[in-house]
Order: sequence, then C-alpha cells, then structure tokens
Amino acid sequence: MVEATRREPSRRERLRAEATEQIMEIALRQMAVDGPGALSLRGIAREMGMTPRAIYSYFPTRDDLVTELIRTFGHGLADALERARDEAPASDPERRLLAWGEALRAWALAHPQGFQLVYGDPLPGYQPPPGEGPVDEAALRICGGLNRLVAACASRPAPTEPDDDWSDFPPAYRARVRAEAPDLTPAVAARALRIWARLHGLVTLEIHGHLRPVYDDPAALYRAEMLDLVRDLGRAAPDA
Amino acid sequence: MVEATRREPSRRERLRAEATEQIMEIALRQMAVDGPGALSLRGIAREMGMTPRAIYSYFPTRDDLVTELIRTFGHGLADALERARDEAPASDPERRLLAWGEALRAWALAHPQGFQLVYGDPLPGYQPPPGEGPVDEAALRICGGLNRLVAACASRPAPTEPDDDWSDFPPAYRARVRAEAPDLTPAVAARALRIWARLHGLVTLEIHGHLRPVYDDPAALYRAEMLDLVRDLGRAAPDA
DNA sequence: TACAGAAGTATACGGCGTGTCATTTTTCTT
DNA sequence: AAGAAAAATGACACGCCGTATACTTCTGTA
Repeated sequence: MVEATRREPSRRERLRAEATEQIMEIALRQMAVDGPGALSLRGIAREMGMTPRAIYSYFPTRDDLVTELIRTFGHGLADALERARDEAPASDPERRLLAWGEALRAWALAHPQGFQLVYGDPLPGYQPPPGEGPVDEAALRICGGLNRLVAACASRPAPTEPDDDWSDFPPAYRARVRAEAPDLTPAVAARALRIWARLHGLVTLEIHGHLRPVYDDPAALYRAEMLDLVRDLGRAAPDA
Repeated sequence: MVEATRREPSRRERLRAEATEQIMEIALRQMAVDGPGALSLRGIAREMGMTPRAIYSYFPTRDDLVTELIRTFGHGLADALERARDEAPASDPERRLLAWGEALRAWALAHPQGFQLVYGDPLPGYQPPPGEGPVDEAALRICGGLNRLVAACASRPAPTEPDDDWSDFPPAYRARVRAEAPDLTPAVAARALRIWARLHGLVTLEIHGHLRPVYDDPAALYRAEMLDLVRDLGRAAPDA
C-alpha cells in the first residue's frame, strides 16, 4: 500500500487541502489587519473555531507556515508578472516591460502583506529553513523574466555600467541566467537589476506610506519613471 | 521653583541622561541582534541589570521608547546626509548630490535597524502618537535637502514629468517647500522624489539581502546608478 | 543634619505565544 | 460491521510581555 498509485483525491485529502488553504487565508488577513508580526497559530485557530493544537497537524511549526506563505506569495508575484507581460505582444517589448512594471506595483498594492513578506523585513523570530530559502526560486523567476525583457528593449547601452563581464555575478545566478538566456550580456543583467531597483524603490516607498505625505498621485509618478526608463533603454529617440 | 532657570546639569540629571542614552543604545543592539520585533523593556532592563519597573521612570511606555528611537534615527539620518552634502563644495552640485547618495547607502548599511525603523514595516503592535508621526519632521528635512540638491543639478528637464504645477502635492508639503525654497518648480520636486526612490530601491534591496544573491558588488551597482542619475539631470553632456 | 522627592526593588497580575502529552472523536478501508 | 488510521481535543508546561502597587534606598538641598 505504500506505492503511490495516482488516484482521485479522497474526501479526507480534499478537506485537508481546503483547511490548509483556509489557514493560509486567515494568516494573510491577520497579517493585513494587525501587522505581519501579529501572525500566530493560536490566532488562526481561534478564528477558524479550532483548537490551537489542531493547526499543528497542518503546519508542524509556525515557521513552516511562514515559509509556505512566503513561497506562495513569491510565486504568486512571479505568476502575475509573467501573465501581465504575456498579455502584450512579443513584438512590442517596450509595452511588455511597461505592463510588467505596472503589474509589479499593482500586485504590491493588492497584497501589501505578501510584498512585505517577500521583500520586507523578516518576521520577528522567523528562521528560514536551511538550504534554499523560501523566496529564492521565485526571485530567480522574477529576475530572469526581467532580464529577458530588458534585453529585448535595450538597443542602447547604459551610459554607466560597472563592468562588462560576469565576474561580479555569483556563480549560481550566472549559471542559471546562462542556462535560460545564453546570449544575455552581463551589462544587460546589471542594468536589469538597476531597473528592478528603480521600480522597487517607488513601490516600497508607497506601500510604507512615505510617498503619500509628499505626493498625491503615486501612480503618475510611477508611470513617469517607467516611461523614462524605457526611453533610456534605447529604441526610442534618446532626446526628445 | 517652577521657573526654568538655565543652570548646570546636576549630577542627577546627568545620570538620568546617561541612563536614557544607555537604554536607547541597548534597545538598538537588541534590535540589531534579534530583529526589530525583539525589542522589549524587560529585555533592556535585564541587560542593564535593572528591574523592569525602573525603565518606566525613563519611558512611560514601550511605544514612547519606540517613538523616541524613530525620531532619533530619522534625525540621525538627516544629519548624516546634510553633513556629507556639506563636505563637498557648494560650487559643485553634482559632487554634493553624489556625496548625499553615498551617505544614504552608508548610513543604511551602518544602521540597518534604524533604516528599518524609519522606512520599513512598523513594529508589531506599535501605535504612533497622535498628531505628527515620529518620522515626519526628519522626512521633511530629508526631502527638502534633496529638493535643493536636485534643483542645483537639474539643468535639463526630465523627459517625462507627470505635471508641472503644484496640484499633485499635498498642501502641507507644498507650503513647506515653498517656504524654504520659493523658486523650486514642481517638476523638480517630483523629480527629486523619483531620484530618492531610485536610491531607496537599491538600498532596501541590499539591506534585505535581495541583491547579494544576484550581484556581488552592490556598491558598484549603486555608484553606477548615481552616475547615470546625475548625468540625466543635465549639466554633463547628454549622450556619449 | 534632616527631610522631600526621585530612582530603584520586590512582587504580582493577566495576557499572550509555542509546543507537547494522553485521549477521544471522526473517517476510511476491508 | 469492525478495526486501523487520521484529525481534533482538553489540559498543561514554560516562557515571554507590559504594566501596576507598595516599599526601600539613595541624593540633592535647605
């Protein structure tokens, strides 16, 4: 009976899956309401009408729940970005990049707790599991996707690029990038990182409420930044 | 005896000031070691060899301590930025801007907990005091300083700027800016915000450990970004 | 030197959290 | 219909937190 014959999900399994999902949902809401540090198994159990102890059959420890949340959110973001990108035609890389950027901000605003979990300060007391961290896989998907977008748009080199060989990239990342986009130049990879940071900066400032007190229309600011950015990447005429 | 005659600080007052400072120092170390969420009056008292209750003569409540920490850090950052800026000659605004940016990153790396406190997620359970938040004053100092720097460097308008009037700036901020730099244009103010975000993005990514896995030399990346940024601001030749 | 007030101590309360027992209830399989 | 496996239970141990009251010790001053 140990053999894993593929079979219909039994009722028990279905219930288990549903409960697991519900736990995560409630966890998110708790984080959203009382801050990310407020996440607690007991609180979730309370809200589910379960005994605290029962949660432990789903997630053996609090950190396991957190790890799972981070992983889920990371891939959720990566999915959203890829989806947005693919909605624009491949023949128009600039529009794809704009869509990607717009999706980044939209996702962050829609899931501030998730964004915080993935990119923000770690939860107090949280110890990521040894080996590959929970974000790593998703982070590579995201960086990889942006790399290809930037490569497609970059017809003009950046005025200043720190280096033009792979020596400044960690071996693991380098290997990964070369595997999935063999003709990517290191200059483009570095540039993609800088572009990522530009968008990331505006998004985090907005999410943490540092933009609103000084500017009423963060969306416009973000859009302007993206347009400049695409413009700088080349294709369009450099000077108006 | 109620009148506040200015007199030598008595021994008691000196001791009190020292203790207050020590409390804040220990608070910082605790945050640095075990994460910002680990800050606790009891923990501080333990490390000081005091009774938990004793802390209350210095800070009536935990949130008061946090508020004070945030305020201190905010002004510490603002001080560091102004100092760095003033070390370069006023005749060379580009160098001043570069120094400002470099100081931002340096300060953040030197005080990651502080950076988190000022710009990151709020501490779980922390309720800022009503009225003006603890960061607000420092934030205005910082934005104001950057505004002036950008104005000094910007000889060329940004290719894309959302608007060119003050309608998108909140009245409070607008008033403040106009008061201390009457000839600042709204386009420059918006641009300063975007520049701030560019630097902020790289810094936060680095601090939270999202840059290292994909790039070995964050300093070089940061420098390249700053150079591009100054270049875009004009003065230097636009192309090549 | 005597005394007021500040600073510190001891102790306690109520609440929260994670995680572990032995046990009972429910569900699936045979 | 019966027994094995899984899930949920209640009680509990332990530690942390912030905060309050009542008492003691110290310190500056008159």
